[in-house]
Amino acid sequence: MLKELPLIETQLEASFEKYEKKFKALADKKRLQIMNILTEQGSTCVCDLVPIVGMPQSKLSYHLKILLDADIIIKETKGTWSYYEINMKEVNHILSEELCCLFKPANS
Amino acid sequence: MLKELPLIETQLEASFEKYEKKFKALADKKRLQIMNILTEQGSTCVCDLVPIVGMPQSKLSYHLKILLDADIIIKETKGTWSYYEINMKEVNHILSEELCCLFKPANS
DNA sequence: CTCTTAAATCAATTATACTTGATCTTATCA
DNA sequence: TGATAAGATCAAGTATAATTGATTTAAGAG
Repeated sequence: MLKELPLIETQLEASFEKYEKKFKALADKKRLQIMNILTEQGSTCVCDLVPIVGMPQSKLSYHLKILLDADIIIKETKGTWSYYEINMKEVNHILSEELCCLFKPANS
Repeated sequence: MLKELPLIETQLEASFEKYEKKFKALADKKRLQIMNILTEQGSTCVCDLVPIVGMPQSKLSYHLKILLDADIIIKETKGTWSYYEINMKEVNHILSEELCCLFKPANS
């Protein structure tokens, strides 16, 4: 029989797991670079992203999926193109204003 | 000869590396639990932390070091005891107010 | 239907990170 | 000085994550 935790503890555990996933997604400089580019460029398709970030397409897809699964970016498919953009609402919920600035162009 | 990047790019790269390290430190539910306990209890020594977090001492030391190296917690040694506490200033610089609440007791 | 292009997925490799138990270091106290 | 207790570190094993190149899927265009 499993030990039952008080509600407050199970809620906390669930929060920790949720944020673990989000922080894992953020814990990679290449993904931070992708986020920075998406914030500067707005919605961008993968084929345009490849030359900008300078990584092979399969690698980029891999990192985009991690950000997408963590709800940090949003995907919109148009025909054979996939457009990705920052999920600003979510990012603002997680990061400080100071840090959100990292993902905004200097002149904004 | 190395390609020279514009200053703005090298600065961004440096930022990405800095935050990669901090997010990596945050990207683990056990470390989030440790942070939560430290925030609730305030400065706490390792020997008191062991039974609370329920992990072997060497494992706890390992995770505390990762948080310490990322400047997310602060260490103070008193004799043979090591007291750790949250570096609230740093945490507030990184995380949203909403998220900082995760690390505060419900009644504060 | 066939060809092309965009993008996702797969399998195999490589690289990091975490866990474990033992050992080492240092401070305190008898 | 010798014993003890706190906590850091180490080495070996295990588990995850990232990289790579090839393959697959699906949407046009002709």
